[in-house]
Amino acid sequence: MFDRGEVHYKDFFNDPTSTFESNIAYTLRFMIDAKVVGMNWIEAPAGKYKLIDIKKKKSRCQIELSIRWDDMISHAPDGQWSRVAPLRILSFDIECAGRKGIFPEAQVDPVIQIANMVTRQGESKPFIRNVFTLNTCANIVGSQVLSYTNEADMLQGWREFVQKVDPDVIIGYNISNFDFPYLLDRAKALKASTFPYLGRLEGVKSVTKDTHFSSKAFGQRDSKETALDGRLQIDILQYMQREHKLRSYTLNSVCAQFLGEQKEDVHHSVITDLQNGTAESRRRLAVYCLKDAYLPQRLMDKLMCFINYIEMARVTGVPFNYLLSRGQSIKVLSQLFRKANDDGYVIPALKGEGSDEHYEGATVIEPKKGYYDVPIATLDFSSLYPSIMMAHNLCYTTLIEKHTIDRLSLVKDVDYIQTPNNDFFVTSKRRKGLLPTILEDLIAARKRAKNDLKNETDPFKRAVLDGRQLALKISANSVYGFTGATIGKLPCLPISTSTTAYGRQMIEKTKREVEAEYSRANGHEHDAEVIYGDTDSVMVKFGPTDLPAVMQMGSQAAEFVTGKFIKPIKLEFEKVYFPYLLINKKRYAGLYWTRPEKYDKMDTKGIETVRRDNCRLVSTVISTCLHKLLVDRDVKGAEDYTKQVIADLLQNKVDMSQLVITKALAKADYAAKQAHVELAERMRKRDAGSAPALGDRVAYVIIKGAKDAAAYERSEDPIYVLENNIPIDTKYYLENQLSNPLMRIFEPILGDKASSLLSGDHTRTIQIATPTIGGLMKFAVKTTTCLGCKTPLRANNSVKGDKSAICNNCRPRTGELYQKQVTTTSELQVRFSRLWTQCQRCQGSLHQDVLCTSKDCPIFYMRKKAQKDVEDSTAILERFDYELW
DNA sequence: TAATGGTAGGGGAGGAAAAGTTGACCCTAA
DNA sequence: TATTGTTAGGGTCAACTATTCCTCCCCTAC
Repeated sequence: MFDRGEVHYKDFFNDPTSTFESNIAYTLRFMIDAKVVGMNWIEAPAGKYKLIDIKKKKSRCQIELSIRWDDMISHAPDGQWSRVAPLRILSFDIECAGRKGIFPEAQVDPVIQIANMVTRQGESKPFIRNVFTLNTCANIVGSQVLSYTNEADMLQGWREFVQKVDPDVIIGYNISNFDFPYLLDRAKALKASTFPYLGRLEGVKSVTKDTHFSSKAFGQRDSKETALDGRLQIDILQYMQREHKLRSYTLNSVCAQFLGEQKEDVHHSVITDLQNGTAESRRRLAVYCLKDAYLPQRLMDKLMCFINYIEMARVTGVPFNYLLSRGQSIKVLSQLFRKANDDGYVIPALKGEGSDEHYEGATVIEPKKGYYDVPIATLDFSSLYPSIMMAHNLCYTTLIEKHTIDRLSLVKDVDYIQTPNNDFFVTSKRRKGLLPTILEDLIAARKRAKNDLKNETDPFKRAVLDGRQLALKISANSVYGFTGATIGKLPCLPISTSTTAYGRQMIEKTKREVEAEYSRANGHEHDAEVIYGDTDSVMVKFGPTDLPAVMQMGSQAAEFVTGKFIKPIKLEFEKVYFPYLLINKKRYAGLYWTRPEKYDKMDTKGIETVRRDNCRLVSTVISTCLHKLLVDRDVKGAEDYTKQVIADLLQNKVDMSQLVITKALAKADYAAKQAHVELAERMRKRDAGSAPALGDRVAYVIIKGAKDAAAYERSEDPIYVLENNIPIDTKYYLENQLSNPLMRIFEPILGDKASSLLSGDHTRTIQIATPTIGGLMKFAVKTTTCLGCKTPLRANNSVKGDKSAICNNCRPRTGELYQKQVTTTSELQVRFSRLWTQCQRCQGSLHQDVLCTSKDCPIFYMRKKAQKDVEDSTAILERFDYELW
């Protein structure tokens, strides 16, 4: 009955009985009843509480008191109560000494360093920076070094540090799935039994639980959870995965993206060597570790993760930790419960089974594809679904059945309405629905927040307000999805299907009205044409070629059409695309103008530049071409650029980081064979610990292989390719990655001429050594050829067979060829040392070896390749040693 | 190793290659 | 075991299917 934090009154009854409000967790139930929302202020009024005697305290809190639940005052987070407390935030990172080629395992591999940064919320710099190290470590300016000779003592020392600092929030990168579980497992392996008490409750052990999260929107993910009573946790990795769509989620890549800087990425196998070195090499490691502890804090500050989540918790009313651990629907449910209880409703405990059937969604108007060199106005309904629900009073509480209408002899369009989906809802005259009220409140609150934002000058308060308006917008938009979630706590398909049905009608009507009003028949110079539209927007070609005229017509049309709909439905003129390249449904690009003087930006939707499942080369090429075509209006330039890129690609001049493709490992069991899935499996066999897990993005390149081998047989880990010098299948990148996207953007502009882009002289390439992996080639002996004439070198035509440099025929040219090789080699060496220095700068020292192996850094690939080139070139040079001069 | 009828062309079998079709999958638009 | 916002739609790849093309071989006419 009281299992898992929910009360199931159902157990009181023998028969299946429907109950109300019984399927809700204690925490949330309490918060709703006490009108407490996540992260708000609570006042214990003088005289209403009792301080707990210091000897009887159950927690490590400074103040412990008891109070009746209805004596405490919960302050709504407005005005002075919207401030954020100066909470202490601990950001930390650990390093482990793994074995070569194996990901660290807590049973075997020690924790060697733990770096910590402690910051007060609202301050810009940490007030504590320290690092716990196993074995000695040379001094680090600005940071305290705490060295231990025994690992268990170090862990114990860290635990005491945590209890002393007593952080309210603990953050880090991947701490949930790695650092916390590893520390706890390691302590167990070392039998450090006093270690796992990291929370604020006395005597409550911190344990790691395995959790699984799966939703259609976020995908599936296995993760771990270590509850620390009284301390919030934000794993910045999890935050990033939820809130930002990125190609890669490594700390390095995320920092490059948001902080504009790279960090050293030291491979876990190198860490052990540094640990086993000197106090100086351990200092090196500690500096690295400290940086990794600081970066999550900086990311959090820069992206305002904490503030935005605080506001989200306040707006939706859920506990803070739900935001990272639970889905979207709990937030809507929390708001619904609160509003329902205020208005005297109780909510039935339903259990949606979910169904395989999809209901009909929005209309996408068949696009009139092509390149438009005239301004195209865009009209959109603002918050379409919320405004439909408000306009037509769609709610759980207003839905009625036919027989009720008959029984009460209700009058259509006065007492009730019939939706295009043939559901019935009473009008707001009869009863105002809960959902419309919630939506109105959310939208009004957002308007207030935006207004306050305009008048606020304090940057900190501005951040809070901005976070709030964002949270309110997201909340309003998720109400519709909640009603349509058949596997949810309160599905109601009549609401969602009626909403989409109204939406479909509205976009059709908008198209009709605009085309009818702006026509020659109606005295206009041109017939307006709706060339595309999706869900809540129409793209209109009004006809005129000058921007201000089209903008004028756009805003007029928006006002005109708005007048034809019920309040608060509003069609807005937002922008003009000029020029506009319409490729397909959900795929277009154009210059985005909101004022006639200057375009705001280049906007691309759905095409390769905004997708994460192709390689960077494709997205940069397409984006550069679009820029040349739309902004510079330089078709020739775009063609030349494309040809140059193709030529570079085929000659292996394109850097490998540009060719890495990433795809999410979205599920555990795949029916079809796919490149990223097969590679993940192969990597798991090489080293299970470091292989991609469920939900991770797998990075791969396509390598050369047998002629008819499928792509999934030729996918490989970029690092592995680099280390083993495996040739890349550039032809695949041309034919399977570049060609179609290029054709799609060039064809509407060039017509049939477009195909010449892919077949000109620039595609002719020098044949580069064929692959050596697999097949018969594995057994073939690679022959060396003469540097002068490429003749295979054998004992009978040269001085020293395949160890020589040239054949006897080319002997007269020895000097010239040698000189050429010397030049090449030294050029390559210069290039390599430039890259090397660049990496040294990045790691912050010009006197130390470069350790970085960041898969996300283009310099890393270039450096590795340059290194290989130097080695190869030197090897060739050495062949001259055998030559007779 | 020795002995042998040649050429042209139709037609079918068998297999390879090219061309559609379908479904799984990923990701994005709204 | 409890939990998981929606549908529409483009595009890629693998796997399958039906079609076309090519080659080989047999046979016959001459």
